[in-house]
Amino acid sequence: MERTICKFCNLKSAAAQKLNEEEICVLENNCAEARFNAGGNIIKQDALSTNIIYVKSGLVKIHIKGPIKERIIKIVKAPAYLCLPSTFGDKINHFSATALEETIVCFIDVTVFKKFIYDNGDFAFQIILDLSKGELQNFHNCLNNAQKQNIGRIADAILFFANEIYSSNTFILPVSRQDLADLTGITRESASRILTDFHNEKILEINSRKITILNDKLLLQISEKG
Amino acid sequence: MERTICKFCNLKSAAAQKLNEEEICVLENNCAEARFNAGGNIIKQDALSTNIIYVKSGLVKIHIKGPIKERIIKIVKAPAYLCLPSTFGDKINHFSATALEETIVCFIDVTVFKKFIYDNGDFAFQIILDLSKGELQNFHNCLNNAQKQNIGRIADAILFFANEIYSSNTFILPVSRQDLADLTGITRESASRILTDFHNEKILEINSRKITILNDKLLLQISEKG
DNA sequence: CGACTGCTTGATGTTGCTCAACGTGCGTGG
DNA sequence: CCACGCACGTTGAGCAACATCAAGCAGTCG
Repeated sequence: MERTICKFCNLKSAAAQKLNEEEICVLENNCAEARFNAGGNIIKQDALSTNIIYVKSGLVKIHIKGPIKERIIKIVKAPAYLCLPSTFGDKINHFSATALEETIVCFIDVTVFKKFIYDNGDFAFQIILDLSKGELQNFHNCLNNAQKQNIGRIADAILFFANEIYSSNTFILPVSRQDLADLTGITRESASRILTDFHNEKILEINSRKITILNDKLLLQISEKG
Repeated sequence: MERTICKFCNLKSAAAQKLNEEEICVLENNCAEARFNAGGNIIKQDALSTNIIYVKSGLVKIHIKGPIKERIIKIVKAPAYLCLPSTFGDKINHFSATALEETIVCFIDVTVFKKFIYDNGDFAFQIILDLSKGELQNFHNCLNNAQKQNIGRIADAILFFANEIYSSNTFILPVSRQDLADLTGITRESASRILTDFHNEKILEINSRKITILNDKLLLQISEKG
């Protein structure tokens, strides 16, 4: 396992910041850093999960191969832990994770991680906070996807990228149309159609993957109305 | 706050079983038991959440009033903690909980609960396990609901009640058709239609809310095929 | 240059929602 | 006690939203 210098890492998670000097030292000895290019496969569904994964920088999609078709559960931006649930809930990964841009992750030994939870209450509580917030977000995702029609979901997704990921009204979409469809649970064709509709109605400016929001109020309205 | 006798409670959660004698004593002094009839409102969306809730016995539905219509997130069977995420992730309840049958719950003071997490690693780890498993289940719910068509979702729901809740091929549906629709994300009319279809095709025997599964293989097949 | 991938667009069929009507059981108030 | 409103359940008809199928286009790579 590659030796890293967690102690001086300035991209520590909220939880890791609660570790004391000795624990950080243990972490350093049980942690390996890896770099992925866009499209790189970080974890694979149905493989054994033996490590906790911490996304230090970059952008990752979490996706599941369902019985019918691929589904993107969510887009995760650094910093964040991946597959905590998978590791603790089950020994097998229930989903895949793929880098959408240049991404750096740390693989952390699960027994070490467990020991931190047992020994360091602050650390444990941060992890619980993290899981809790994640679950609340999942709830709302489910709600949105379940009740909105296609146009609202696409509007949602665009707003998500603009507000949560890039904090800008202009950005390069980090995913293909197919991915956008898998993320919103619609077909590639529908996604494409809705984007050109938005373009025609002067809500978006679209140049292949470059997107500029022209009418954010209307977009928000579409997202909310469903 | 009503004085209860947690020490001799034989319905303790996996986490609570990790508490030592002294902690149990603290728990007793910061915990109130309440009984709800079917239809009783345990927690209400948008109210302040000041307590952890532990479902000791009974059956509960977790539901959200969405922008468009009501949605049932999940059905929870005792024993289980409710709204851990709500309490830690935010101070306001993001959902309501309603009893579906006679249900007993314990309201536990959140600061006491937090203290257990800080002081008792075993306890914290059990809670993390719980949250993790919950999140995995949510993922699969999302998947199922997103990709299946109505008939598959209803089949799913029936199998869920038969396998997870009642462990029997014959049971009394604890929810109305409207609830069944809200649970699967379809309309009341569609739910009703599909049930009568199942009845006509001799997959189910239906007497108002009493359901008997006649052809479980076919039902499973419908559920899987979507 | 051909094969391939990602994207777009149009035509067609299906699913499931909406609306509307009607039956039933239950509780409330006159 | 009956009349009434109200929630729940069932059924049918029409329509809108989407998926599917099919074809074509641009860019890329071997």
